[in-house]
Amino acid sequence: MYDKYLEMIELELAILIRRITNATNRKLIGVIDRSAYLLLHQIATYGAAGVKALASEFQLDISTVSRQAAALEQKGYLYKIPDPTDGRAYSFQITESGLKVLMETKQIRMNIIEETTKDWTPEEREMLGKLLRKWNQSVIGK
Amino acid sequence: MYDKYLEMIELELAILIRRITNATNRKLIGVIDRSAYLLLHQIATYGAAGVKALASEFQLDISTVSRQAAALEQKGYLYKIPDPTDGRAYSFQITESGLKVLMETKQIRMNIIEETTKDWTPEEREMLGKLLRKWNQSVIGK
DNA sequence: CTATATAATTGTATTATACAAATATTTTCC
DNA sequence: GGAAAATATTTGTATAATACAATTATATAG
Repeated sequence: MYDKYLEMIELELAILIRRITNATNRKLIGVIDRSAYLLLHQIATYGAAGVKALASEFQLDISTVSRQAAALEQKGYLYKIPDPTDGRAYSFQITESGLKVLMETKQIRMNIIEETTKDWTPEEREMLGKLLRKWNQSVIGK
Repeated sequence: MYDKYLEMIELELAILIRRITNATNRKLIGVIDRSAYLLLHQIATYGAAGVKALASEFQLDISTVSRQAAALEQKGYLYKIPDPTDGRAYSFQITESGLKVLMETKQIRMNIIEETTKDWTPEEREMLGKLLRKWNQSVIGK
């Protein structure tokens, strides 16, 4: 299957990724960086989890997530809950303060998206949202 | 303007970025990494350019691009052309070998996209390509 | 109960990045 | 025309996110 839109998706994804990673890698949006945002978002959405599960979800090394979670715990955005059935294991839950910065950050991000798409029709925004979701679901398991 | 699709775009973009950066940051696709791919792509598409212009295009620090370009020169994918009108300035042009690895890498990326969207209709691929392009154009100048 | 497996943390190295300093050259302007 | 300022690039240094390896503490298997 050749399809000129494959080529378009390839190029535009590359550009999108470059721009967004440049805008969010080093710099903070709100008071937290991208990895912190995703960690808080994951826990806020799916509940408390241990570093192993989080690392698996994010496809990061456990040690990486361990440090990220420890940093967020240090800042008071997460707290550690010992697993009652396994003395080695902990899960991280989000705090009130963590939820607050997550919401603030989400709002800032949504404002950026609103600004970027301010000349779009509602249908275009809807299509982009749905196609990105479909893309992410199509990728699952890869 | 509140729009539930803003929220959907926000979340799905975050997931997309996390997945793609994890898949391309550290690891190579083909024989070059993401930053090398973008640099070669830029030069192949728009012609020879100096580090200042490239850094501006990528919104990276000049020193960062200088090192990236030097690394690609070292590997034989780029070569340096002194600016005849300015003894301080150089531009980088892509070599045959650079073009070859760029094409190979692009093909690998397109194969991944083809695989990811194998159950999509042609119209969905077209819409995603066009909306990503529109997004990237909407972002210009931000 | 000992050996092995596992959850998490900590040590170490690498890499992409930014900012600052250095170098070489060009432009400005008196 | 020459000194001062500006500019293009490279190189030095620091930081942060990451992976892999080693360690620690606990659990499970045989």
